[in-house]
Amino acid sequence: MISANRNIRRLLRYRNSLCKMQELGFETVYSYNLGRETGVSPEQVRKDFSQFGIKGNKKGGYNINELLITIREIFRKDELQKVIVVGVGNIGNAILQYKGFQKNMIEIVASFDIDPTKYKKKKLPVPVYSLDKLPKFVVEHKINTAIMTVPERVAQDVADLLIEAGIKGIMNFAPTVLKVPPHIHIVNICIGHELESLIYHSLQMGNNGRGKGS
Amino acid sequence: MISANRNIRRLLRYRNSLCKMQELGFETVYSYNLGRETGVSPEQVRKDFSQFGIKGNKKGGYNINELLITIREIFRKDELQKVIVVGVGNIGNAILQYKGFQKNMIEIVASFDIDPTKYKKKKLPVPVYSLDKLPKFVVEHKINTAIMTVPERVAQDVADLLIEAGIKGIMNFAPTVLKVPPHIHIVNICIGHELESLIYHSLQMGNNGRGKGS
DNA sequence: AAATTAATGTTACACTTTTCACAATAAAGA
DNA sequence: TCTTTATTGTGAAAAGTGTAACATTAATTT
Ligand SMILES: NC(=O)c1ccc[n+]([C@@H]2O[C@H](COP(=O)([O-])OP(=O)(O)OC[C@H]3O[C@@H](n4cnc5c(N)ncnc54)[C@H](O)[C@@H]3O)[C@@H](O)[C@H]2O)c1
Ligand SMILES: NC(=O)c1ccc[n+]([C@@H]2O[C@H](COP(=O)([O-])OP(=O)(O)OC[C@H]3O[C@@H](n4cnc5c(N)ncnc54)[C@H](O)[C@@H]3O)[C@@H](O)[C@H]2O)c1
Repeated sequence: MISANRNIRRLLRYRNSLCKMQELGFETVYSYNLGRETGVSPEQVRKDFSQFGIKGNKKGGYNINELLITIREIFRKDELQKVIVVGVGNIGNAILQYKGFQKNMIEIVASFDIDPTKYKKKKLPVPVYSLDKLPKFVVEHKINTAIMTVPERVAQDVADLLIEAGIKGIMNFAPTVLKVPPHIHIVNICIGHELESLIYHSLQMGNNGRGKGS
Repeated sequence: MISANRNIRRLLRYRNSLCKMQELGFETVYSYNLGRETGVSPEQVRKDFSQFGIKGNKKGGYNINELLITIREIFRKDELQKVIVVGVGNIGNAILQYKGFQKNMIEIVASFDIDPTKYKKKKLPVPVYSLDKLPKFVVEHKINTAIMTVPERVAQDVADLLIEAGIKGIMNFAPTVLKVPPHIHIVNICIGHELESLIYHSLQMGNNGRGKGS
């Protein structure tokens, strides 16, 4: 069985590049092409493909179309994947407005907020419901995944609510480590921490533009 | 010298928890407290502190106040760190509205966009300038770091422009691997990929709630 | 048809990160 | 004061991840 975490992310990067290449009319790609485009070593590219059972041709490289089909199969892109957003504030809004998910068979089907003033928002592509509609909605629409963009203070409570409702995966934007049962998947998007980490590393090497070259 | 990447992220997580503990009136913390709160093993906590030269007391644990001071020193929080945002769309807007950065000595001082209709936005806490004001602004205000929230299509060009202007670190929200010189730091925030990865992992284990326990 | 070539596929190695085990030690208790 | 105890601090083992070397093979050339 496939180990799968870093490779999964890389696979998604490959897919992006492969789509662009396909749009440009290319039919095949070599591991070093794809590596260059995605910042990955050619060996790693081959190894990743090998791990997912993707075969290339000994001299002609990989067929882009086949690659894309296989990658889509790996990600179960045969069926639309439904997601909800909880917390329609700054980030929640931004995500609801974003059109890019559909391309990858992901659809945000509803959003939820505790603040009644949000329910009437007409500019949004999906309705905003009150929180107490959430459990029924999740069950009826068989939702597995939620994007959680609520204030830090309530993040754990909202997560508990989501899990109670049957959600299996949560994308959490609050800078909190959620305590959840082991079968629940969490992805933390910590914009603040990423930014601080970036600033730290930039400061580390000063302004003289001499990073560890190698 | 400190190696520093994973540890840096964990340090930021520790800081979050430590702040909360301090607000609650605690004065000391044990590695296993902090570990529990941040989802890190106690050994890892101790090792991280040890690596950054932080000492605890053989029975009494660590002093929270000292810890916080040291962590702030590591991140050079003596001076305000100035950041710009490029691309005032959905995400750019959300970030500009966010009040949480100041607490950690980060200030977004200006934003830039190619679309003139954005320049008059009055609801924003910082001005939106035209792109051609960027190079001068970056030099005059000694900006090192930029948050880049522009469409994928233009991401590489905008990154080139930023680097040309003297930016050393870029937080990139476009799902593209930027090609940059080795002394430039990039953090990619790939919301789409994170979401797909989350869905993948949730699907992998089916709906029966039996993750690899251990 | 044989040799060469240009790629893939894989095995072994190196590095990084985490976990484990336990030594060290300061505080608390006897 | 001596012993116990609870916790830190760290060196060694293990696991995970990426790199490098090379064996393999199908196409191309001679
Ligand atoms: N905006 C940013 O740039 C940014 C940066 C870093 C981190 N974050 C984090 O992302 C999260 C969201 O940030 P934001 O700026 O969008 O916040 P926001 O305050 O704009 O939005 C939060 C939304 O959640 C809703 N809400 C509050 N309590 C709720 C509950 N119990 N159930 C459901 N909805 C509830 C609010 O009504 C509001 O609409 C926060 O945790 C924040 O720390 C945001
Ligand atoms: N919104 C989301 O939830 C989301 C999710 C995943 C990825 N992303 C990525 O984040 C990025 C931003 O997304 P968004 O939804 O905010 O997009 P958006 O279209 O709302 O905003 C982009 C902004 O960039 C500006 N812009 C365009 N070209 C520019 C240039 N050359 N220089 C400066 N500014 C320029 C536009 O005028 C616009 O204001 C995109 O790359 C997108 O793929 C967004």
